[in-house]
Amino acid sequence: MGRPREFEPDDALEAIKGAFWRLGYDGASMHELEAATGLRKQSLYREFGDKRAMYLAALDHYERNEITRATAVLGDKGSARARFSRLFDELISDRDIRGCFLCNASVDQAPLEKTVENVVSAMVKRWITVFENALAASEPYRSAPKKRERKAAHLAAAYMGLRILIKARAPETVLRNAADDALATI
Amino acid sequence: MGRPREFEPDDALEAIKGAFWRLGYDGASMHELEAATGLRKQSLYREFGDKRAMYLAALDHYERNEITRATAVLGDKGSARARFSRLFDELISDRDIRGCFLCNASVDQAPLEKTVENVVSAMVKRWITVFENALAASEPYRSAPKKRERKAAHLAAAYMGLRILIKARAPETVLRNAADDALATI
DNA sequence: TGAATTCCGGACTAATTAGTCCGGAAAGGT
DNA sequence: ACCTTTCCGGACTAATTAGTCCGGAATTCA
Repeated sequence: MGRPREFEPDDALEAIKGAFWRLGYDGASMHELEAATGLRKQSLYREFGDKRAMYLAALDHYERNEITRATAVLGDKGSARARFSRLFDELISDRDIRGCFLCNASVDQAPLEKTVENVVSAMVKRWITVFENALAASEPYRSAPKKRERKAAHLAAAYMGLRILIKARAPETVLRNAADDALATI
Repeated sequence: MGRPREFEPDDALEAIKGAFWRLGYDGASMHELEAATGLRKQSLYREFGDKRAMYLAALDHYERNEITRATAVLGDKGSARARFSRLFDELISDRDIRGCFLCNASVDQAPLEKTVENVVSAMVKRWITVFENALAASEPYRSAPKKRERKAAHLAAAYMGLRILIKARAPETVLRNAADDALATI
């Protein structure tokens, strides 16, 4: 009963995520979040709690989104190298200046908030697992767990580094070189 | 003439850099900077201008410091792989939770301040040049500029990624694996 | 001694911020 | 009709922030 909500919570969360992703926690004021969502702050507070809860919800939304996307790309047919190539190529052609929201959070809020620190740490571990699973679909990584772990860690570092380089506006040739040379080792 | 300054500007800058590095631009309030330096804000303002100037000075100080450190480590004798091994090993054994100040700045302030964005972008380019020069001291990279550029970009991405992983508290085995597998490709 | 500068401590401004509260209107269900 | 909830707009609080200013003491040089 009562008047029904007039917005889709997931749309709002998507918009909130966008604002935090682009501007960081402090950079995205409540005023900005209102503008991004098109909602009044009371609606936001009623829906999500306080600003910190919005940030954590945004982080969670990001992870779910990003992991399903990456899993899809990495799960296609083809050699391990071909599949990771698709992931890295997408990264470079998108050139998303917002960077990796997860990395941003580790810089932005993790040092100031224990909760965020733990969430970020757990997300990174899961992210590496996604890479391991993707490698495990092809030989020689399927039957060589040591090799698989090593390569997954290496690719994770390269991936994060690439996103930082993109954010720092490194020249495109640098991005291509970094991706190609890392991919060639798969 | 007049009463002489009672602090060493470089010591103050070092302390300021530490605060920004650890806490970010917004996280490090002027109050915090006073505590970190042991100076009153008037002394800080007189010496550096405003807070933004302090941040830029800190970034500059970081780059000079970091580049000379890295150049020293990478400039020692030995194969290219041995020299980069020292750099990466140092990284992992230090496990500096503050991460890479340059990367932090690209997340923290670059999206909000054009000046910082440009500074960060220029610094990253110089950083990659340092890696290229280090490679150029050994074969086959001395006589193969293409290979050199590729590997330098790759190592820069791996280096930045490693620092992110450290900041995100990835397990030590992940760090070791990422470093080892990247280094093995040199 | 006098001029110039720094240091200290605190008062002060002006702006921004997260978060709360209120009152009235609108939109449901019963 | 009645109750409940949401929406809107704006007022409001309380805290924090960067940055300025003042007054008095200290320290140098000329």
